[in-house]
Amino acid sequence: MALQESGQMYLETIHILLQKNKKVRAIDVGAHLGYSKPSVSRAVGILKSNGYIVVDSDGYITMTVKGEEVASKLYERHTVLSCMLTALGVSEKIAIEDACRMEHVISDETFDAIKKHMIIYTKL
Amino acid sequence: MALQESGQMYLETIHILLQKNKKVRAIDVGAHLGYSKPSVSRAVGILKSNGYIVVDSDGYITMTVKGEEVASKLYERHTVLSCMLTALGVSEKIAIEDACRMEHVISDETFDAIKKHMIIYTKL
DNA sequence: CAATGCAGTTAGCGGTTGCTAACTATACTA
DNA sequence: TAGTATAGTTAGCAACCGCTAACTGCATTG
Repeated sequence: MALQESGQMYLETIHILLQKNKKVRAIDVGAHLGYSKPSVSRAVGILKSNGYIVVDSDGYITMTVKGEEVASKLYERHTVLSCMLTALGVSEKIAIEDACRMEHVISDETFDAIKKHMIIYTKL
Repeated sequence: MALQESGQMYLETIHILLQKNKKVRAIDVGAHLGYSKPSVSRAVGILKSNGYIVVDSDGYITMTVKGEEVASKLYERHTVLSCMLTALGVSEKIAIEDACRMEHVISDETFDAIKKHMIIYTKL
């Protein structure tokens, strides 16, 4: 029932696209991730049937509260992690790529520790 | 041709077991990872046919140079990452679990940056 | 109005990686 | 020697997640 890593990526992408585009359809998600239409179609179906998103009759996607909770948590992880990596001297491109993979595999405990450290660090 | 994440885990486990047990067979790898015999059997076959390990007629596993290069690199990542996490205040159990997943997804650039930071940090 | 294009779906393939069931082969043991 | 335990393999299942091919349905356009 919990989302797989791929489902998390789709959800986070929808979150990002909703923030800057307002209107988001499956095709936009696919374009952003570089995936084919059928791959997105299936993933969107799963996110919908698990109550993370709502798709209206015109194909426009919106987040449920449950979806938004997961997506914003992931996005925060992404932000903090890429910020940490660039602070350590990693190039922005690589920092974003690595943060993208790390955000799905670390525990809450680890993320909280990193976040706390970054808050202290950036206050200096 | 490059190892999947699962293959990396098997290889790293063999490396760890070789260090403390000398003699390592597939069954030991399975016991350490909590995997069934057939799962290990296939994985060992793949590692063998890709030239990462050698399996003698008694089933004992040794590393090739190629295998040792990959395994020791992974193990170094594991060590440095879990060290970093415990330094940030993460409990040892969680630090090890998370390091185990992180080690497979970060780039060389990111690892080098973390390692450099840890060297400086631990010198203070 | 017919043709074209765009979004989405369905069907099915292929690779990865876990599993169980059931087998072989070897070795210890009663 | 017959029985049992151990290690490994083979066959095949299931879930995940990418893909292409081919379809539907709708809208725009010549």
